[in-house]
Amino acid sequence: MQPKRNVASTYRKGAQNSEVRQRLIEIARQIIQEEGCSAVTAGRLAKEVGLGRPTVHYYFGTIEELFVAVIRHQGEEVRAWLAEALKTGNPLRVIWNPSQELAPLTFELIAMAIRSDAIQAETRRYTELFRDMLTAAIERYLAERNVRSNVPPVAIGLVVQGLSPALAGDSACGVSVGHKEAELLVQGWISTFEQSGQWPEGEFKRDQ
Amino acid sequence: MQPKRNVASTYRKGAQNSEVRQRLIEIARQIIQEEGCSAVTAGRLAKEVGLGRPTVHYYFGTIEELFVAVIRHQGEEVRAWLAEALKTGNPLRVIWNPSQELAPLTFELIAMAIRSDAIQAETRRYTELFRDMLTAAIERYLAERNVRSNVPPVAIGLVVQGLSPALAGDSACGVSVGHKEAELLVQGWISTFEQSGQWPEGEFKRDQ
DNA sequence: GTCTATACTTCGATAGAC
DNA sequence: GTCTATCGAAGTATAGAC
Repeated sequence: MQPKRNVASTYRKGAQNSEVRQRLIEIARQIIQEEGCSAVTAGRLAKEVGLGRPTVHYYFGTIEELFVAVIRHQGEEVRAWLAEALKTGNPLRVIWNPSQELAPLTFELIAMAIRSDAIQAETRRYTELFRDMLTAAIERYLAERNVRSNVPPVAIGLVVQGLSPALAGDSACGVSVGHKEAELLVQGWISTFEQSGQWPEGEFKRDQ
Repeated sequence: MQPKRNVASTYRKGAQNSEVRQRLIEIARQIIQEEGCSAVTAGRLAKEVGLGRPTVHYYFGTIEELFVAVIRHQGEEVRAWLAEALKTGNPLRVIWNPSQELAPLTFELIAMAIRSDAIQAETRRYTELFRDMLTAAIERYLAERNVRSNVPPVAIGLVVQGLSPALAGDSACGVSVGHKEAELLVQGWISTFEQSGQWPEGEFKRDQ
């Protein structure tokens, strides 16, 4: 599928703040989400934006650079949303969102990040940033209530932050066995956490 | 990246039990694991196996069919291993394996399963099978000890089965923040489960 | 900043000989 | 069961005109 993978040309490059550049990034993200990253090609993007194929290379050099730009774009968007969402209330309710809406994009990016150093570096930056933001929010939440958690906040955050996409990916693959039960379980943990600041206390409600 | 996607030819097809067919499946799995599914092309496979490119199409028709065959192959291998591993001891210890060894293959397959109906159908079959096997093993484990769990076994299994690849994917992307803490947390749950059959009781050991 | 033109490679898939 | 030959199309990327 890789016809020829030349080294990035440093011949010339479009401005970072170009409007076309921004549009290309947005379109690329949408294609990744809806059709997967292998559908992101210079030709497709050019057609979508109504310009010539070489224009894409003019702005990004290689397709991989475009992917990095997409991750940065997406990352900054999530960062802004997260910073706002974590300001008040229980941070775990903010993170716990096993909807499959963003699962396609998420899993495509992870798969790419596992293979490409450049993409991994960018993904990693944001993953660590979001984890730190969440951990700090949990610590703040506990401090405001004068509670010392029995479990390190980072572990609490990671469990919720990890289970959320796990269930979402499952759903996106058409699997739903045990989801209702698992969601009730996590909901129970979160409720308990809200009441006592402890984790987990398993206030799990059987039958609905 | 998709030159032309013809419908599967029904012209002729190689035998299911052919040796070449098996080798192609093995090689394809390895390429997916090491370089991702976009590196799986008829040309690459043919070179690897020392035959002509059309041979691949002779056996599988389309590349997608090859992917389905890879999933079936991998699925049967895991099924056999799992059936053996779940025979004795704590099933959760069998499932809990946040090593990043198989993360590349796992995430590639999930990403593909989200988009392709044929691949999704095959992936789903095995995902549900493994979940059922695990649930049954947990129920058996509890029954042998005459314990009734406070949480449905399927929820316990799903949490452990979900967190395992979540952490593995994280590691494969170079992220390790909070992993030690989260792993200790899960280990604590599993230990508690072994002692009381209840879940979770959070016997979490702080500081190593 | 964007285009045309072009070079070169690879792809998936089929037909039909051997 | 495997091959050669071939079709048609798409891919990345560059050079240089405008």
